[in-house]
Amino acid sequence: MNISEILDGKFAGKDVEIKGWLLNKRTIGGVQFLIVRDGTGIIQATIRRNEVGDKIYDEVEDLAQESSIIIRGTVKEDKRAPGGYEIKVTSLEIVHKAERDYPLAKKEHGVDFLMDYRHLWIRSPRQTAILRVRAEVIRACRDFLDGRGFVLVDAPIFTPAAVEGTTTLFEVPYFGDKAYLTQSGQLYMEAAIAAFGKVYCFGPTFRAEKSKTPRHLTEFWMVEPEMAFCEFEENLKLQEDMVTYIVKRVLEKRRRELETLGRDITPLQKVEPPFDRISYTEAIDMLQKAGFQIEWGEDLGAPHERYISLQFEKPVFVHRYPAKAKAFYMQPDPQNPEVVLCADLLAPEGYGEIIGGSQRIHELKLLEQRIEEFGLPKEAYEWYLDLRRYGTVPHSGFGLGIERTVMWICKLKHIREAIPFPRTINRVYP
RNA sequence: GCCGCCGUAGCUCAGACCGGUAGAGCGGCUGGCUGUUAACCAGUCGGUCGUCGGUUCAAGUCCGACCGGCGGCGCCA
Repeated sequence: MNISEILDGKFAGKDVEIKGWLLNKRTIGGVQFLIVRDGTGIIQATIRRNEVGDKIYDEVEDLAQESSIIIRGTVKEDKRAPGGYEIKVTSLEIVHKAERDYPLAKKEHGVDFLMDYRHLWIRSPRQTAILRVRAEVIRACRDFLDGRGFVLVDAPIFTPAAVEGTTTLFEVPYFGDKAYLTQSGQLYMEAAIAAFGKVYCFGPTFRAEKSKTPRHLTEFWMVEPEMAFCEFEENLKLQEDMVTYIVKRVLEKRRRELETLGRDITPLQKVEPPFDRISYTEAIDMLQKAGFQIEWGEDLGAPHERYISLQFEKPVFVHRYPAKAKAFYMQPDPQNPEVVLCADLLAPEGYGEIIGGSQRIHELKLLEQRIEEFGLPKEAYEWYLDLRRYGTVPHSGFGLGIERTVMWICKLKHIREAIPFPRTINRVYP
C-alpha cells in the first residue's frame, strides 16, 4: 500500500507497511514524530520508546533527513496528525542511513541554489505536485489527440536547416557536416498529413536565443498537431477543445496537487469553449486606448500580451497578425492579404502565449515567393515545396508549449519549475 | 544583446551612506523535554566578506576592472 491510500482512509485501524524516505523528525521526550514520504503522499508516524524498545528507538533517533526506511505499524485516525491519519510504528527497517549534510534545509532557499540541487529539490512536496500536474497535462494532450484519430508521428531532433529562418538554433557537428537541433516539428508534420490526414508530434525543441525571462527555456516540450483539409476556423475550434480538455483533466485528477500549490482553481473552472477572440488590429486599438505606445505592424511584446490576457477571464485568441511580423509559411487572409490566418492563444491571469498556430500556405507559387521574400535558402526547402507539388491541400496546425501551460495551470512565477531539469541560458547542470 | 539590482558562515540575510577586532536566524553537533506541526529551550562548531588591482596608518565598507547571479526588455512556445 502507499501513503495516499492511507490518507484516503482505506486502512484506518489496520496494519500497514510503507517504504519511503524520512522527510523530517521531531523528538519530544520519549516520542519521535517521523514525517515520511513515499512519492504518493506524506504521513506522520509516531514511535514511543516504551513500545518499540531502546534499540529501535535509539537507531531512529540517529537517522538523518532523507534516510530510506520501511516502517510497519497500525494506522490511527488522529486529528492532531497532519492529513488526519498517522502510523503507530511497531517495527522499522533502515534501508540506508542518509549522510547528515543534506543540503536542502527546511527553511527557505534562493532559486539558484535550489537549481544547483535540482536532483534533490524535485523530492520536495511543491516540486512533486508541479511535476505530477505536468505529467497529467502531457497525458491529457495525448489522450485528447489519440481519441480524435490523430496519429503520433515523431519528428527528428537533428535537422538540416531552420524551420522559420529567424530564431537562432543550436548547431552541432554532424560527420563533417553541420546539423541543427530542431526548433519545431511542424514542417515534418506537414509532410505526415499527406500520409495520415491528422497527425501530431510531441517532443523537445531547442532555441539558442539568449532569452532571460521567466517564460523561456532553451529546451522545452511542444505538442504540435497538424491537419489536412483543415482551415483556420476549424483549427481554432480544436485548440479550444484541447485546452479545455487539459484543464478539466487536471482539475479532475490533480486537485490535491493544486491544493498543495495553493492554486485558486476558480479561474480554471471558467475555461469552457468558445474562447474570446480579438483580431490583431482590435488588439492594437485596445492597447493604444490603454496608453501603450504601439503602432499597427509591430509585433506584440510581453507587456502587451499580459495586458490583453488580463482583460479576459478565459484564454483569448489574438488572430490575423501582419504578414511581416510572422513566419513565411502562413496563409494570407483572402479578405486582407496584409494579414495572415494565424492566432496566438493567450492564457489568462497575465500568462500570455501558450499556443501559436496558423493555416499554412498550400499553393506552390505563393510559398516560393514567400521563401524568397524572407531571404531563405530555397534549396533547403525543396522537400517542403514537394509537398505543394504532389497533392497539396489546405491545412492547419499549431504548437502548444507544455511548460507554458503547466506554468499557467499551476500559477508559477517562473517556467523553470515546470520542467524536471530546466535548461536555460546559464544552466545545463545538473 | 540592452537597462537596473545583487555577490558576507552549508543556507537566508544584516553590517556598507558615515572606513577602526565579522553578526543573526536556520542547518550540523551536544544536552533537555511523552503530541510535535518549518516543534521548542540551552550550549557549541562554523568566514580567503566573488576575483584582481587602487586609495588609506587602516577596506566587508571608498574607487576601477573582471567574473558570477537575479529582475525587466527583446526573441518566442
